Amino acid sequence: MEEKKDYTATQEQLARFAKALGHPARIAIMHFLAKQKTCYFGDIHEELPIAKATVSQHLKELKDAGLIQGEVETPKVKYCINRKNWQLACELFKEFFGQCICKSGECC
Amino acid sequence: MEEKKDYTATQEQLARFAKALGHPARIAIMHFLAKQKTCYFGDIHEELPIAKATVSQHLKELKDAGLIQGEVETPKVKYCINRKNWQLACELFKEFFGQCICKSGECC
DNA sequence: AATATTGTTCGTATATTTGCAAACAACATT
DNA sequence: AATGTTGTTTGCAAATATACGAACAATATT
Repeated sequence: MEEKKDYTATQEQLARFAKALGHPARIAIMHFLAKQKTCYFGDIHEELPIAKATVSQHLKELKDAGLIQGEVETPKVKYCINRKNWQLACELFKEFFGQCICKSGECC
Repeated sequence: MEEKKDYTATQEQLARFAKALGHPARIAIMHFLAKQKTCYFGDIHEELPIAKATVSQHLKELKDAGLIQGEVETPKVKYCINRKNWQLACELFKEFFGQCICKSGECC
């Protein structure tokens, strides 16, 4: 009977970030947010070819993954990147891609 | 009536890669493959806490996304990273994370 | 020709994702 | 108190994703 390793916390975290980024609308949102300090829901909605309910849903997923944060400024809602986790994601992906022996030309 | 932009090809490609990486098993597979030139299905299966049918399925998704490639060496199957697309993914993610004004400390 | 080895594919079950319209919530304005 | 503005939440439908065992395919060995 083999020993079946579980996934590491880092693998789980990386997968979580990747999953959150696994939709063009969410990539577009992050892309848009990355370019500015903050912006409102309406601005984001205008950028996307989908209904506001769907935009709200995608924002919720990004928020749940920790990549963005929202703040109510009645009657609007202001969104921005969660800097700390963005940094973390950046580092995790960098490390992930950096580990390949491709770097030394030995890959495949 | 607002103009609803479609997603760019880069956003679609990035989302596709991210989606493929959006599961801990697939992160683990890439992690494992990145450490060696090549390896067989059985080696990958041993590393994971899931049934072989499921491993095969995850490998297919990574292959469809272009991140890995497989080659039959009867009776085994040899997998390795698709170097060209790995490079592409690496660059796209690097650019994606590099664009944030976080860099200049203005974020949020 | 029966058996063993290595993976893939099929069939199935369950859960999650995606998308929208309609209803709702909170507040400001009329 | 009715209306308008800005987003969220709900309810629903369709499509995907995840996981497994069983059946299968291809070849090698007995």
